[in-house]
Amino acid sequence: MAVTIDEVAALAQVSPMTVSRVVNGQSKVRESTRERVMQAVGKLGYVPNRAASSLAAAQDARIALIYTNPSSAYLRELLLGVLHVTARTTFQLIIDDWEGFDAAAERKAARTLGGSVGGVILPPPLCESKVVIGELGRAGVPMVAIASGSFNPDISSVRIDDFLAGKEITEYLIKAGHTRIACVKGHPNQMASQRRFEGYKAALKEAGIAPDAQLVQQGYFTYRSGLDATEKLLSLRKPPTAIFASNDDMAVAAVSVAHRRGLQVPRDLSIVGFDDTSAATTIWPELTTVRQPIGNMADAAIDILLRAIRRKPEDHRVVVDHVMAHQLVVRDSVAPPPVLARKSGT
Amino acid sequence: MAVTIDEVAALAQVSPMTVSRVVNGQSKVRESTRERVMQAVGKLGYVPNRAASSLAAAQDARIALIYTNPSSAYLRELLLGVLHVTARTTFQLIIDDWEGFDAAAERKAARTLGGSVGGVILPPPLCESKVVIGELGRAGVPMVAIASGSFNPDISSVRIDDFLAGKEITEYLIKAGHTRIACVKGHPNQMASQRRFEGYKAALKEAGIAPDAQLVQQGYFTYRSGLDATEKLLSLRKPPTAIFASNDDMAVAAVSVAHRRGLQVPRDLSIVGFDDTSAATTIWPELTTVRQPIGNMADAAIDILLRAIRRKPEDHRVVVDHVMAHQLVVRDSVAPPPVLARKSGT
DNA sequence: GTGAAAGCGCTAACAC
DNA sequence: GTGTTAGCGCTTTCAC
Repeated sequence: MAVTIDEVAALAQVSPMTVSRVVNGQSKVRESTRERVMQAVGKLGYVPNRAASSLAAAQDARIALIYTNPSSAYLRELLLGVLHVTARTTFQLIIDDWEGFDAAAERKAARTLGGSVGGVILPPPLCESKVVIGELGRAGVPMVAIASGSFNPDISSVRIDDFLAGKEITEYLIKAGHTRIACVKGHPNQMASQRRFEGYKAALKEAGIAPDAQLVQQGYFTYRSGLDATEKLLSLRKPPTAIFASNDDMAVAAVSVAHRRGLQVPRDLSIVGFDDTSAATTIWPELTTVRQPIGNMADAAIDILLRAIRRKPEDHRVVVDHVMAHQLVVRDSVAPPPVLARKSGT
Repeated sequence: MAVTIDEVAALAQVSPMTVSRVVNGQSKVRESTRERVMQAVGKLGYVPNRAASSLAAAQDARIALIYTNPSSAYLRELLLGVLHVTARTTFQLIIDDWEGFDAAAERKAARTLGGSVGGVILPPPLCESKVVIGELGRAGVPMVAIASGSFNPDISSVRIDDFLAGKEITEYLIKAGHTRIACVKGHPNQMASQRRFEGYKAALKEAGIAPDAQLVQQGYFTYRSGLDATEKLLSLRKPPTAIFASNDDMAVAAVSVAHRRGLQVPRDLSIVGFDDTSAATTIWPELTTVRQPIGNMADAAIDILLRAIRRKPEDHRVVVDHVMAHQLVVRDSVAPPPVLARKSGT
């Protein structure tokens, strides 16, 4: 049926073992041999059988990705990133929805899971659940928190620097001339919200802009909460000229409210988001936002897990904190504030 | 390391084969034996090694999913559906982006792919590419078109009845009292657009509503195109009281335009979408739309492929057309038209 | 740097 | 109903 390693070996006139070495990028192969093998691989269209290789190598880990909010745009991107990784590697990915679980249910689920998987990926807010981390930790299962906002010594993490990112995007607004900059905070149960908000405050402080409590609204990462927060903000006697929403969904909501009130974005109001999910480019104007390298983060998370699984159980506990570079994505939702624009004749 | 089938067999005092039969739910096992085995499984926490079973059963197919528009919300849902299936089964999923390929590039890529995979899933618009279908067909690779809009005898398909769905959602609008119903068509390169539009026309005709060419606008499934189409529609001397957008992204755009013009949805204008992607519930009001059972469709598609792969190469050509049930999802974007509402005192 | 032997954990096919 | 035999496609280990 499919092309096997033996066929490739026969064509290249080497042993299957050599083909295996070439395919897996091992070093101890003569260059000429390697080329001959690669040629055979190309000609035959050989693709290694993952079931066989993982069985032979005993590297068939089961990795679980547990989530609680399948509708969040961010999680979608993450799942996609993980999907890309699974397509390249050998392990079984188990994905599970723990939405609405209370502490008891979480404990039970974690206990069950602990017995059947080699590693677990935890996106927020699960990566901040004491119950889950405690239970899985007791079972000796390697875990990695993804996009956790901050480092917790009990669990490895792959994340960006949410503080810095929040600070940078606020600074971008300041550089555009804004001083009345509002912030719609993210869900209080997630450290990332907190860190982004701290970044916002730090940028203001460094620029010598006095903080204004009225300009800070609590949001919950949902479109709905963004709607409410923006309404309050724009109803202020002295409304902001720019809004920093802690994620794209809320930023999209802010744009919608602005439009409904006859405000043009960015001419009358600048808006920035966070995450660079599909929502950011679905609307008009497209959103200036912060991009998390989700594909790379998924990659790194799985790498950490695989490494831990291959290690002896005794030292599963090696905890790493992998902070990846984020990126400010400048699009069309920011302009100088109206007053300045007028002054400079625009 | 992990518990194996032999350990379970030893504990239950049967052969590994019997354990296998019990675990895989085969019938020919005495009830008492089954119970004994299940008990051993439970006590040991046995979880079958997928790599081993797929290798032994020769069920380790490679299945490719090719796409051209990774940013479309619909594709995201599909990928997610496929991910759920892969989590349960054992085969290697290859996902590949052919965005921007011309006919020559498509031909080349299809030829390469044909040699290395057991089956291919083709979402629109690739499932309508003569080049791809021809090339893959020549290679004898089973294919399945997903959400293709209509049946093509050259390729198996899993889809909903787009005509019927389009008709039903239009009828829903008619039942609410609307007679000036606009349609924003989908991308002309996809049969599904055509079928949905035909459904719209059929509903109008059955209700005795004369078609009005002004109320039909060409769209391209993008938010941007929805914006333009809606602007034209609402600039009409006699604008529609309801808009049927051929997908959710365009419906969301329609809502946005309505709001910008000071129209309330659904009080002043009813809007419906299609697909029930996350966009439908991200905005306010939440969109009434048609839900495709994407998870089930992914399931069915992979099932068809797996079945075909297991068959002898000679009869790969069995082509099936699997039409699944769609669902009208009623939310908050439809109300009676303004005039009627006024008449009935609302 | 390369090859030979052995076996990963499971199930198809058959025997009983 | 249940057990036996053989082998899926690959990699490990060790020899050369």
